[in-house]
Amino acid sequence: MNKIAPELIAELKEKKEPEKGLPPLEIKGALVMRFAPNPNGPPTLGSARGIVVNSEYTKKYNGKLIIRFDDTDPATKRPMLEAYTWYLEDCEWLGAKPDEVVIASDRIPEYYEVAEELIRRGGAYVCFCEQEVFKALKDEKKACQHRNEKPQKNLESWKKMLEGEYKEQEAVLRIKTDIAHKDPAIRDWVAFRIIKTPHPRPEVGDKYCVWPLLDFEGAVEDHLLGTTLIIRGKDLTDSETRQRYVYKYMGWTYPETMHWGRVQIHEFGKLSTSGIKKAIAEGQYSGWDDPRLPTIRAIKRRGILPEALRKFMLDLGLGETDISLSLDTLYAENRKIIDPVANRYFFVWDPVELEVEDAEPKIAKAPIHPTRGGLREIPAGTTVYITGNDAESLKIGERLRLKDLYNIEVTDISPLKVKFIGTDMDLVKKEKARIIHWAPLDGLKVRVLSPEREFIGVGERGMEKEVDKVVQFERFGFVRIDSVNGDEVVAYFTHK
RNA sequence: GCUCCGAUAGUGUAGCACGGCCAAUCAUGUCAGACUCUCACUCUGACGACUGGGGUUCAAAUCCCCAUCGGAGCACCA
Repeated sequence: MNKIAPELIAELKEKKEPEKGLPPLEIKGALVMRFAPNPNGPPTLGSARGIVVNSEYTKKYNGKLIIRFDDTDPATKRPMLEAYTWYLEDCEWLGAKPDEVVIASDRIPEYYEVAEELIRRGGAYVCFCEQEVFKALKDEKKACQHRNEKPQKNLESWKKMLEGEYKEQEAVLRIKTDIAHKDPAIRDWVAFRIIKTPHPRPEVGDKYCVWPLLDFEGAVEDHLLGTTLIIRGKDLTDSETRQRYVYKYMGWTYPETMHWGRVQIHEFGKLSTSGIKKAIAEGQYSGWDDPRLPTIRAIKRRGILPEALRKFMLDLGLGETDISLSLDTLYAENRKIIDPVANRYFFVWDPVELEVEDAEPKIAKAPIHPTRGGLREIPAGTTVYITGNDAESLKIGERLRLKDLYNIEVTDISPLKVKFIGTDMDLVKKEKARIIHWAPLDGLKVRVLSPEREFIGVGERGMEKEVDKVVQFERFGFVRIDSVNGDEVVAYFTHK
């Protein structure tokens, strides 16, 4: 078929492809998209969705991808200096290298300019109300006394704000919307507030004491960057209505928008960046790449490949429903990529020594990979290690095979005694005997870190050459060899 | 309380804009079997869903209304 009509096969494939993944876009002009995280921690699986979806669309439609750091809160969600780099690294790892990098805290003067223009046009005013007072008025659809101040007066107050004459909480700049808007979330929102905590970036430091809030910063940036399509979480749906007021005052065109629902992952539950930060400081996690964490760094360290993560994220599509998923699907994607290339090794956890009566030392020859061919050699003495749970399951009289080595029969269980009974595969073929794996006495010390527990045991030699590669420990699962120190190997569990 | 949004198998998703071809797609999962010197991979088969109720229509997963459930916003967080 392939030979006779290759174009038919190509056609078949093409027809099936659009079914999956992201919905097609109707693009009018050039496509400019941005991914806008707050670098107050490293990117997580949640961020990955944003990174992947934005990059996929810009790739597909030949658009431009921008990463914009929305780091305009030096206090409550204080940015983390390392995280800026981590985001760039992880984006690149995910195959989403941005065409442009923008840092909001570098562009404060431009936001000030827009603010000033808005005040002049009567679209913004400085409000001195206490929070509770304003909220009470707002809930009643009533304007406060500052709302009708003349632009000139507002400009003066604004200048004073910038010069640091007011304390935190004393004044804010509000965008004038519709104080009687049926949705209370829209009524005269805050665009700038006073924060006297210096920004963590040394380039910025204490240069500014008036900081924009996300809705304002994002509104201005999306215009300055020429963003044509915004995809963001549905928690930000109201942002659009709010931001449109700014666009209307300034005469700008608002980008197209799309939203997706909240993603929750069973295995991780509800972990917030700030919560993780605290737990790491307390020593509950070894760091941001602890295998129990939903960060991209952790996923990477565990041996999940970027291609698998991309596919996983793209297959979610763009629904507004909140979804709660399990990592099984991600693991299945990853396994498809890894299984054909991962070399096989023996690793025995919770090891138990097994002395084989009547056995002769032998060099076992086992395939490096079940289909790819090639053999590895494992020298076995008359005593080997087997895993604790295999040892416990043995019964007197049971005949079984040590994989790629020889057959044994259990003669006693306490203490455990076995004897050599030959090398013939017929035992397995005819008697359907079990096959268990083993490790040599002089093997490597291996530690496997998994989200559930830490496995300590012995592994065959050879795996020490696979640093940074994903291999399969037979009858255990896939792992990524993380580091080797002399005769000690540390591996991270990938998945079954 | 006010305002938005959503609802397809265990999970995720396609189909819904233009009703019929939907006894509903694909993936994952679970179970069974085949293959295999791994409990991996591969292959075969089975399981499993249109939230409920009304309405419109010859015909509704698809359109309308109500109910229920779920989520989000109403911050000087992002």
